[in-house]
Amino acid sequence: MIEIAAVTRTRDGHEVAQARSTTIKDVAAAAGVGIATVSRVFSGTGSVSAATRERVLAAARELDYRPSALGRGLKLRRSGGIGLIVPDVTDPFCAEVLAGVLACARTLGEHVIVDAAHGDPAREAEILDRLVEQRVDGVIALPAGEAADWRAAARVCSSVVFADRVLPGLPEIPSILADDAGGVRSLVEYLVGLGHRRVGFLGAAAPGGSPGVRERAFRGTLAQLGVPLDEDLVVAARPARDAAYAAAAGLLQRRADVTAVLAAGHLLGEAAVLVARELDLRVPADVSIAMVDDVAWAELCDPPLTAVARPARDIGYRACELLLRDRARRGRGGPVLLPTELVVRGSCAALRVSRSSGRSAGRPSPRHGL
Amino acid sequence: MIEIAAVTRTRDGHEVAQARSTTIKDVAAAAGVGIATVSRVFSGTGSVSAATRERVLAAARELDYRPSALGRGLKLRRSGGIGLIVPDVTDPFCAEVLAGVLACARTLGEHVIVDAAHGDPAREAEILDRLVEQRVDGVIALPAGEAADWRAAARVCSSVVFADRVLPGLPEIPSILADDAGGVRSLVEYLVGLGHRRVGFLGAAAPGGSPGVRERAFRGTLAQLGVPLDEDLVVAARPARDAAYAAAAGLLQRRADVTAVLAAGHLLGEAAVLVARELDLRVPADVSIAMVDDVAWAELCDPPLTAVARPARDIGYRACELLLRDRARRGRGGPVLLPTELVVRGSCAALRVSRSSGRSAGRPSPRHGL
DNA sequence: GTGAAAGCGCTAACAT
DNA sequence: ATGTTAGCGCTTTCAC
Repeated sequence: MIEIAAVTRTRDGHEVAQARSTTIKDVAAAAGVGIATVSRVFSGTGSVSAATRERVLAAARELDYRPSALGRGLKLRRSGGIGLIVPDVTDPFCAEVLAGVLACARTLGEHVIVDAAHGDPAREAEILDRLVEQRVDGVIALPAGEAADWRAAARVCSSVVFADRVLPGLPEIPSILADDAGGVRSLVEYLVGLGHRRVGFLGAAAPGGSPGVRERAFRGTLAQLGVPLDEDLVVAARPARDAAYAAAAGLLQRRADVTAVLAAGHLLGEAAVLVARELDLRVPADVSIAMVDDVAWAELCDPPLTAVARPARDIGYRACELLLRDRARRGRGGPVLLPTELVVRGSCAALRVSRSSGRSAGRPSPRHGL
Repeated sequence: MIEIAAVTRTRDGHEVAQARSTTIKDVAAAAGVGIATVSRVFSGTGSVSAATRERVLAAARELDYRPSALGRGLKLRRSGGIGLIVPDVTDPFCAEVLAGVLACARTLGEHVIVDAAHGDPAREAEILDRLVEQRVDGVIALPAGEAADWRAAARVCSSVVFADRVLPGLPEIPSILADDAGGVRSLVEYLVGLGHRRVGFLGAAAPGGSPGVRERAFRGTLAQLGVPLDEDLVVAARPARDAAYAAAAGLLQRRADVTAVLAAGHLLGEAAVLVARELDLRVPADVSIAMVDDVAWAELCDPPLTAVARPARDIGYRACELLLRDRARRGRGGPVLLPTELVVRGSCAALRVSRSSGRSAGRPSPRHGL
């Protein structure tokens, strides 16, 4: 039942009925009990006789009563929800993390406030601020920048868990990560095993400008395998489509002698595929391409792309679990590393000593035609 | 400043410091003013002298004060957030809608609670319930089912706007839709214009089993163009990868004579591409493929897929706008239709009378080899 | 087992 | 311009 508390007339002469939603008080009155009893029934605390419980439930149903999370939250000083900050919800990896968080939050009865920072530290801080105002029970983030903000946040209010990536200088914040180094290593080993020696690396430019785990793993594995590395085979791009494309084009045009490209992310992989097509390079006959992140289109590509699958959904799920369930265990033993998996498809071929299309192993011949 | 209110020892002997966060009261005391003044400073209501405002702000900064949305929400009887219910956050279309909603909500200072119903009406109702408990200012949904739940929700609490799709029998709920009928029509006209006469239709099975806008548009346009339609060229699949694949395989194997496939969604398009590859059908030489929804991989495909782009982000943005900004204008004039755009790429070819690979125009020859 | 009462942190009259 | 006060809807002692 809806009770009309007031009918106000707005400026444009439109009538608006303001329905006061039924409260615990109404239910108590209707059931002939005290409000405490109603509270006990709905919050599951304390004990109520089966008879009264039934009466209360009936009254509540009759009045269409919904307990207000606002009232409860104020009393309990927590909202019953968590916050998730990602760079971009339309990124398939982020979306998968979100799905994992949602799945876990659901089992724990929490809701999830999501927002996208788009790599902007200021925006990220803003979102974080708002989440604190909302008194979320915790926040999960794929952080973009500004360790200071996060340090403050972790101190002042709720708990924080990083997912997929960490910020330098914040070891006290627990994190769930994919074993990116392992993933890149397996990719490099695979390519080198196929005979490739001049492998281009398309990496993401870290905010700080430091190499990043993936690049370090690339260099490290190559060194370990005794493959010398030309410095200009390593390229870093901002995490945006245009930048990725530019980086891929630059690499493949400048170094016509690369026989394989390792893209350290799906955006970079996409760029590599597009550029190769534009330059009329056959994959894998002319260049082999492999990437980190086994997104949906990897299989739709022609040829399907070899990739390292990172457990995005698990990352989200476990981050949420860590945040809400294992509060005690948190922070012990450093970041949690989840394994990756090499998915071999058709985009990488064994290197033959001499190949067609003029891409001989000798000196680089600059390419044109983009 | 953080004040330690209590130090409790948990069962596992772990000490936990409970910091009582600073409230409006603390700030008032520190600034030597009444709490109402502090409230006025932070809520922007009423008037405060510049001097006191400064004092308050300074005190707040000193104490690291964050206004509690819980307290404010209780008083205002609204949370300052909205809910978004999608079938699946990892679906690129849904993700894009979400991005649009986030963008708009941000400009209006609202946060967004997201959840995925996975096409399950019961789950959807559950989520809706929770959102009502949270006292969200409104709900945007890509609804799955159960008109009754939605009718109740729209009545009892906050306002509802449907996005991308509607539920039969709920004309009173405003909606923002893509012009799917127009999109399908342009696709059919394009294919028929290329000379195709036996066009297969891969559609989504509607919950109710009714044809759906896309299928009706398909049939209608064909009829309008005077192209007869074999009933078994029209296939409906549940919105899941396996079902889509099965449907596509069934269609292409059963009807070796189809010269073009219109996939009414990106999942179905994906299935068509995969099945065509599995059956060794060259695209577009043997079959032309076109789909609704211009997702990212359409361009990465080889050949790139012709598709109808639907303005997912706009849909989200405008749904949010309609929900929060244009409350008054809402519901007038029925659903808002946003235009689609045909993006022609390389996956459809003009039909020649006789083609290679034994796919003659004559009687269907059952295919094998999946 | 149940009720009365005291807040949780905030805003909005209403006074001054 | 600013302080006082009364709740918003709920949980939780504390009596009974």
